[in-house]
Amino acid sequence: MTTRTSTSAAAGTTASASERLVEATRELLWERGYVGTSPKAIQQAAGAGQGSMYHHFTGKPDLALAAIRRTADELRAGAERVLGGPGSAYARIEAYLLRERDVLRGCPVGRLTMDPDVVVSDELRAPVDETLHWLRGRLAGIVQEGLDDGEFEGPLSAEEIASTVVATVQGGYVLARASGSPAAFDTAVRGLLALLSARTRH
Amino acid sequence: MTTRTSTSAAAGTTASASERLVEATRELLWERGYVGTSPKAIQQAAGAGQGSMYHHFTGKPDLALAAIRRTADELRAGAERVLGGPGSAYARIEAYLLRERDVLRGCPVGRLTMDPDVVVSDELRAPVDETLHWLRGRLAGIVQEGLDDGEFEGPLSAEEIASTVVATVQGGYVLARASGSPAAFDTAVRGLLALLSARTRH
DNA sequence: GTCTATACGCGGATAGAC
DNA sequence: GTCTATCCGCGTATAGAC
Repeated sequence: MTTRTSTSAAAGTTASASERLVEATRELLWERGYVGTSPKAIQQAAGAGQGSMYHHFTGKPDLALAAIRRTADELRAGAERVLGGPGSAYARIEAYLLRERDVLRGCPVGRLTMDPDVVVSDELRAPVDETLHWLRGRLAGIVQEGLDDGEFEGPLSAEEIASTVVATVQGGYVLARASGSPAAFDTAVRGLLALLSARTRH
Repeated sequence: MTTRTSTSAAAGTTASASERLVEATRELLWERGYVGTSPKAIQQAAGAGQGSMYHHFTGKPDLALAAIRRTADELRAGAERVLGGPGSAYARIEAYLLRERDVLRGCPVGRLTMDPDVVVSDELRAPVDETLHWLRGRLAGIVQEGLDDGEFEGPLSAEEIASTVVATVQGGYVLARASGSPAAFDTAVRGLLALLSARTRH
């Protein structure tokens, strides 16, 4: 929102302090969650002082909200790039599931649902809910296309399949992080794809 | 491990202090995670003083380990009660998925994978990993039975399907907590069941 | 076994100078 | 806009008395 909105990822020197604070917060929220992230840690990561942080934001919740909103926006944009691409319904869902991911880091949005202070706050939870809700709807639309085109063999509920797809991804992260290896994520995804392709006319 | 191991759930007056501390820790870890749980909060919930806690345990990680181990054991026992029951392979998997759950509280074991201090510690992560690993193996065995009996139509990988089942459950919690309602969990589970039953000979 | 005292830095800010 | 000072309770123990 300030001059020179250079989209530099790192908390380098070219971005404004407010910008660096938001980016640092995004990173820390992803890594350690809301409860595990302190203002001091944010300031250090951003290379900003207390005064700076409290000048731009009213406090930790305010800054976290800005960070969560941006992360949510990015997630939607990234998913749309895959889901809005070319190909059959199955192909797009497969592309979404097989997309490159930083599996061991988990989902920067989904992980927030395990944060007690986030779930309890309607403001902080809202962007999380909206994002997952949007994703389910977007996938449901694609499944419905597949159903309408006769690509998928019914009876199948588009809403249900869409939720299963999102849940498998979110749960895949849990399995991967538990074992310390991305393999479990891939295994879960392949299982879902096997089940889904069995109902697909190729 | 002390006299009178009364299995009273609440941190009532009959259990030993060490027992109450473990139970209180289990509850808090479930509710707020490891990072969000302080020794002081545990002591208050357990009705025990500092001295008592540090007499029985060397510190927060030690107490958390005892709590996590017990929760992991209980989860396995509970799952086994359903999975070891009677019925076809599909019926047992369905029973596991439709089992009554405190959906909005999430999985007391899976949620720990989002705790930065837990994932980083091999000791604390081990029981989490073992539990999820056991669960996947147990389900894979059942799927394999179904495959061998011709109940499920192959080709299907038992390991993959098992991972998808566990991932859907874990991800279902994420969806439910994001929306603040258990409905999303149920929707995801129904989607998986629909996909699975389509490959089942009834 | 449990209690009380003490410690020291962090969490999460507010106030006012520059 | 940013810096430094100051605040107060919490997080996470340790020490020693009872």
